[in-house]
Amino acid sequence: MPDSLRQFKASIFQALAHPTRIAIVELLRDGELAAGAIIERLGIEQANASQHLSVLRAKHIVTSRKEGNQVFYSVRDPLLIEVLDVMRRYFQAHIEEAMAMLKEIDRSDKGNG
Amino acid sequence: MPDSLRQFKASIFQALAHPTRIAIVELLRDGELAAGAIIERLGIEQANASQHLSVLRAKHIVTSRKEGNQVFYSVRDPLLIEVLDVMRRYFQAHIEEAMAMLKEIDRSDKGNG
DNA sequence: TAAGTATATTCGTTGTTGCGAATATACTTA
DNA sequence: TAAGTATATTCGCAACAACGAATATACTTA
Repeated sequence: MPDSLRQFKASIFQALAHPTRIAIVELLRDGELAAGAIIERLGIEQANASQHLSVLRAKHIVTSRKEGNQVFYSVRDPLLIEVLDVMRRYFQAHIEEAMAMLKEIDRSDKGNG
Repeated sequence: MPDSLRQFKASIFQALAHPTRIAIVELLRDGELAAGAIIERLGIEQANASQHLSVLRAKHIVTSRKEGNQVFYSVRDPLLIEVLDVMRRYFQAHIEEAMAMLKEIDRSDKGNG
């Protein structure tokens, strides 16, 4: 496999490698939503949401459609939803470890805080 | 979906978000390999390989088995191979854009170098 | 035990990412 | 045109990731 393809895959994973961006993709799973709705549902800063959307747009993971004042986002290709679904199965298969890992993450959060 | 699950998914994507680590997982696709063999096939620094393997181990993406002097690595769960396969289909479906993105990556590499 | 081989870890540097605050842009309605 | 609403971009900073050089650990063989 050419390195360029690996680079491409890596860049997509990179784009998905953030809880907020995963949350966005999953919010959009059942159809488009305006940026404002995403912000409201996730309860995050406007600028922050916009930055994450910008990352997803740059990788063509989402597409946007402007309507008047608003910008509606949707997931471009259901294959990515499929990726997330496989990940969910992965999670379920290893739920115990996952729990342990999460505890670990949590602990180091507190440790540094 | 709880945020903890998203955090877990994100951490797995993060671990896969590097061309070298993708290369390692794909090398291991057909069975285990010693660290030395991975290094040789990828032509990278020993320390660098070891660091990447360490990331994959930490997320339980690979398991290792010590035999004498050597450490053999293998992919723990074929579901992750499946994820990479879906990504390949994704790549094929959007090959033109992917090419454009790769050119972009290449251009900015040169621009900064 | 000493030298050799395979692998892992630590260290310092450099580049990247994520955040909120501030600001900019684009559209709408008065 | 001015004020208002929705979204995007820029900036400065703190945290993190990646690299190679150096070093450490673990095993093997002489």
